[in-house]
Amino acid sequence: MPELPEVETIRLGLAGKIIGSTIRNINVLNPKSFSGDKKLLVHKKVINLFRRAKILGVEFTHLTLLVHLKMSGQLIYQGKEKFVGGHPTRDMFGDLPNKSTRVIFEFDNGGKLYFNDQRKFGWIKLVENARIREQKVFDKFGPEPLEKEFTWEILKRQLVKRKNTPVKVVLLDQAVISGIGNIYACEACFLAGINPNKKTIRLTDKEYKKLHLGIINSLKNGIKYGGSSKTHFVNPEGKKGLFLNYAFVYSREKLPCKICKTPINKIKLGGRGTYFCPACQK
DNA sequence: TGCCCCCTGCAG
DNA sequence: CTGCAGGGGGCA
Repeated sequence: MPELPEVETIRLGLAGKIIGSTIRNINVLNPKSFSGDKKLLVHKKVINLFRRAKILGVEFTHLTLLVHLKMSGQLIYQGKEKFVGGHPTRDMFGDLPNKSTRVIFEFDNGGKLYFNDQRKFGWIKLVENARIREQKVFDKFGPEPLEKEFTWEILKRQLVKRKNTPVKVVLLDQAVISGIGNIYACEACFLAGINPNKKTIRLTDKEYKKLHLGIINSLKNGIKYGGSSKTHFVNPEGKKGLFLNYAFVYSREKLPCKICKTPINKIKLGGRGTYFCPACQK
């Protein structure tokens, strides 16, 4: 799924649509996609949206919905308006609900939020706000890379915890750093000029500084272009993100490097497809 | 720290 | 048909 930039794209897109709206009903089409007592949310008003790692939080008074989209989750909002610019809304979204729709949130104002998830890996959990602290829901996550407290020294300190593991594999570990997934891990290594297979113990301080900037820049670009849509990802308006048009390596096997024209390599690291330029990344 | 697995569907 | 896909929990 959805990595940090995609979840952030959803948060930003959804905020103006559902903050202040009140839940009328929740229709759970796939029981495994939703846990908690949905009746507790009826007549509750959305007061805030936040993101931690790749989890989206929808806050109500005393209660929060935690949403993880995993590989194929989507959150698409349809307002009450049947027509936008003279065209039926289904032209924008495809017919909704569709065969991947797992949960439908209906609001008092007639708006509907569809949780689609083809592969059914995603989940929505209703938790009490007090329990988020008590149950330490977020404790396992490492630092947020777009917070200003995230320095290259912190990056180094975190990565070296797994010193004999390829740097790209460590970047995917949410306990080390939050929010980076397969696309942005590849892109960050490219921007830093680091071979993704290099062990973290072998990185110099200079390389850690470049990797620190590479992480921040790739994530910020992901947000700037509305996320990556290789297959499933769409924003709350049902539209695809454009980041992959600007990616240097991800999903570009055998295509020429945008910098040096060398064909991009694809290897497998930690079981995941990994793309890099063998000339630019040492 | 490395598999297997949870699922569905698409490309090769 | 096999392999692969923005994730990550559980298990040896």
